[in-house]
Amino acid sequence: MRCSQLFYPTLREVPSEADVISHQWLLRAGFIRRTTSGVYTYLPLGYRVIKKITEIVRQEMDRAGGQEVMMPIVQPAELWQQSGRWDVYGEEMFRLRDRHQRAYCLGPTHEEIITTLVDAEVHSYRDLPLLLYQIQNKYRDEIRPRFGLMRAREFIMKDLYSFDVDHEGLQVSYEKMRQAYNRIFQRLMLSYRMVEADSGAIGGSASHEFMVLAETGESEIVYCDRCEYAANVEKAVCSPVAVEKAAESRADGEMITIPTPGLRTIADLAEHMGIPAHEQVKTLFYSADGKLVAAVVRGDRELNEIKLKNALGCNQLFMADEELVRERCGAGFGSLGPVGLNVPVYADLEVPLMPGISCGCNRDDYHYSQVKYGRDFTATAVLDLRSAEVGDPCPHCEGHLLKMRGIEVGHIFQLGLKYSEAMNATYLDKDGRQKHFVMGCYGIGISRTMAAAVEQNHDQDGIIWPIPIAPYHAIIVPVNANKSEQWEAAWKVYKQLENLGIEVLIDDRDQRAGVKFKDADLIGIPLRITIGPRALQENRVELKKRWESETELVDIDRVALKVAGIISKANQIPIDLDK
RNA sequence: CGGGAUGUAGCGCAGUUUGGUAGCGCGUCUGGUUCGGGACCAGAAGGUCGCAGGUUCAAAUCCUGUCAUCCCGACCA
Repeated sequence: MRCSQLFYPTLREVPSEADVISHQWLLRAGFIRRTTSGVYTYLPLGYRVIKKITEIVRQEMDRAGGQEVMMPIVQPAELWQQSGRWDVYGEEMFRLRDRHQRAYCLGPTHEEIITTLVDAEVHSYRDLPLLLYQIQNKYRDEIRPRFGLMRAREFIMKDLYSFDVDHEGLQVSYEKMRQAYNRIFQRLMLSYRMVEADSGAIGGSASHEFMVLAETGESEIVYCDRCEYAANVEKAVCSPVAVEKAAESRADGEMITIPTPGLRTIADLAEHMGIPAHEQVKTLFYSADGKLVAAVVRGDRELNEIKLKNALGCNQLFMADEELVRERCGAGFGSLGPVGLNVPVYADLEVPLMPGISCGCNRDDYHYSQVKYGRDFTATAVLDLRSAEVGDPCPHCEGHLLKMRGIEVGHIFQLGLKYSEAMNATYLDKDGRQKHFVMGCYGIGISRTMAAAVEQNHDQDGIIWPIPIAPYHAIIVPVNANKSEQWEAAWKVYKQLENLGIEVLIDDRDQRAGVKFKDADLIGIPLRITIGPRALQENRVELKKRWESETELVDIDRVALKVAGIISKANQIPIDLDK
């Protein structure tokens, strides 16, 4: 492809709409343009990357036994009413009506459609397992779309659904997908980590997320410094850590009341009363489906709302209104504690291990000290409620946890019977009995993966595409295309590369060399072949890898084969990646 | 949805306080000189100042409404 013919409007300045790295570079390099908030057009370069990612995903889904289908974006309300999600999904669903006032939505996901389809067409255990997938646009009306492609309202997703006869079958399908996902992210040449995840609203038991590692990631993950354990912070299991014995004066004896005028926060009490945060507790009030509950964690810990929500089994969980709390408990935020409360109390595992607790009195400006769990108060339940922190013991070995950030690009779930029961989707087993399908679902955000790849692979000059997903493998830059010997040499190499099946650009624009180099760096083409006058006299050209700073002089007749070698090595399909 | 901000040429911005013929840089077009990391000279095109009302002799500027976009938060695939 000649650069003069290629539609890639690059920008010299960062558009004001973007402030995350991937968004800025994708806009500047002419890969995408915004159409409206959270909705993007893919320009030729951007769409080529999308197609590269899509093709790798497709190959691995097929290899794992998946069959590709294409389901509708427009979905009737009835199906969602059947599954019960029409009302649960809420504002995030794009809804519309047709001319007859019938209700529809734009598909945010496809469990309802696929389950209905499979129920109608699959009747026997002989037809199972069945793995069906598609790659298409999804629609979610995010409260706040942001970060360009990272959190869009219209985005491209691969979603596969597995149907099995029983739970053992599901394990097999799940394992196939886990392996396929590992192969995919390795083939994409992204640095990633598979982590244990919360299965969230979709429900079901086991769940793993695939995180592309990047400082700018929205998700926080913990991993063990000794073993393979890694988990989303939302999910990470926290072993209780006992506090070393508290100061003598606060550990023993009866509970006492101390005046604490104006002291409202853990930090206030630590500073003015000399009570360290780990000898205090935080008592947080939540409204869980309208019911007031209290959650108690050690003063130096963070409450994990996801764990609390899962423990309560509620749909809606948010911080309670202060006025309501005052009415029920007799004090405002900052003076509350678990002693003598008339609301259910959920305590973290660490709370009973504390030798002496300081907490609010449920009376403004007073706190208790020397409180003991079991003597002065008890909880409705004691469970793991806090968020994991650096240095926590690993739940699986003697190691300790570390943290890093990642971008969630894939998520696999074991759904079990959730949808097959809701939609009453059944098959006949060997004994002629009707049974519900056991399902799994497996997603990869294709467009988000493109953004994540940029987030992970860029420098101050632009994008550095991993070879397997680069829009073009190589770019040929004649330093001065008006000099016929340079142009002829460039064209010769161009043709050689094309004949080897390399996707190659040739910068035939009437621009100065600096402009061509800047643009080549900006759009992130992995290999650049520069045809310059000095080297050309010795029948040599320069080969530069985008991810390295030095250039290499290569014989002009050898450069095509050399480039082909680098590319085929990067595109090698892994034989065995069972990780 | 709460809080904050911004809409002026393709992109980045100034001008708004104090109303008086719409500006700068980059990009684009023409001609010329250049040609190894975003060249230079000369000329040119391009904006009903987000939209709708209002005040005024006069509105980018003041007032009211509205739409859009972005950031923080809450929410969440």
